[in-house]
Amino acid sequence: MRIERPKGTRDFLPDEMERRREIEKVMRQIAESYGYREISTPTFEHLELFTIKSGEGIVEEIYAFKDKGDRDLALRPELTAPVMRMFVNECSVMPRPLRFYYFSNCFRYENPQKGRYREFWQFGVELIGSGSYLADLEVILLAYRILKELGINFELNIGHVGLLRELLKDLSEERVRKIMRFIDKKDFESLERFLEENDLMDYYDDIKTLISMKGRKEVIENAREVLPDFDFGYIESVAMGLERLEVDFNLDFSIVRGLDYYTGVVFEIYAVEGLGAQNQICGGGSYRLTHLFGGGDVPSTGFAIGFDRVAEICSVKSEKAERIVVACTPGMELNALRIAENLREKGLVVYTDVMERGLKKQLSFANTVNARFAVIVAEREYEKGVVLVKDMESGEQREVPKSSILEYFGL
RNA sequence: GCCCGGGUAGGGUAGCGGUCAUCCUCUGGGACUGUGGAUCCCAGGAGCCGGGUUCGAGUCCCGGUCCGGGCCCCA
Repeated sequence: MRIERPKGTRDFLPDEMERRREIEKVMRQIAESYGYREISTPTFEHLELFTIKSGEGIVEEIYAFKDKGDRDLALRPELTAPVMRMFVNECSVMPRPLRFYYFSNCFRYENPQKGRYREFWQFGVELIGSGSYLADLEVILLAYRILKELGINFELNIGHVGLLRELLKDLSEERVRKIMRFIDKKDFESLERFLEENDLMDYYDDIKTLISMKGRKEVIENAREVLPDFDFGYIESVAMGLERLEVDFNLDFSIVRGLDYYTGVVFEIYAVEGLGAQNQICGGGSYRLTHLFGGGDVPSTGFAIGFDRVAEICSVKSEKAERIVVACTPGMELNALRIAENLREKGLVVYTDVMERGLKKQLSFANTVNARFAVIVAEREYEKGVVLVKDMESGEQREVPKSSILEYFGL
């Protein structure tokens, strides 16, 4: 009986893994160049960690289960909450700011689509401890640099949830949340209906004005007219900083990121082509979560990149190491192995025959693995102290003394 | 949870009610036993699962499942 992969999961073959590792390497290197260091948290956590900020509703969308001790656990659906939990548990007295990055698989019980899987990978960073605009600037810049380096065609949109919160400050938290939800979904009909039903149409024009603003710094001036008392200094500083750093972006005050815990600048990055409906490849912003997990009120900023989506549209290709096949005639296997070992020690990728096949088949195999050279350890020549080195591209073959094989390969 | 389209060897395909199946690729072996990529030969391997219609089903119908796409959702 044949066992299939569970729905929404994937197998990665060597070619694809090489590509993914290559992309991962770029992300790591850039994050590290900004001083971020890798962390790792458990694959599963107490379910409560994820319901505490998002409500019981999300249990439907995550892999939740009871263990044999009757504990409620869940496979992590994201990393921000676990990282904050870790911070509160063991890093709260470390010198700030803290710069962490992670690359981990996450799990969500959702219907798979293009760029959406039940097991997927996120690469993200958290910059913990700063409430300055400089933190937002750094994090946005980092996300931007990574995607640029990977050659992705994308759009960066930046908003600030403070604006809408200021505009709606006299409404109940419940109503604010609902309105934000509609805005996040860009469901303006429902928004209008909701405002009408709740006798809140006074807000309609201002909301509409705010969320339809898109562009560079100048939209801040327009927003000021709607919210004369709001302090735009912060978002203005971020926008100016990004312009100075030559980061392309749009301000878009309709970005509210659905989540209640975002407090300031929020941003989303969309792929311009190649991903269909699931084209968001990165999301982030400033938030305050630590108090929910028993810590103090620590401002943080972070983002998460949808690794699989990026991998799907990213064109980097892996550089393959040069391969060598050491083939031999019958009886020469162990001599061939010793030669192979010497080459491997010097860092070459060396294949030897484990099928006890004839020389012909061994060379044929060298061909299928795309070997650059074949070293032929043949009995008659070996007795004379030489082996044969064949260039698999030109077909040229020459005798090389056993003792100088390494030199022959420039090692 | 919902809607649409799919599912034939490892990969890509043909047949679309009637001798359990086409071709390509692939894998293994071979064409004087010490030499690759060409050619040729041989071998291997398949109609997602379950039910129904029918004398007879990859081929029609229903359910499930998985894939793709779109909703919902997206912490």
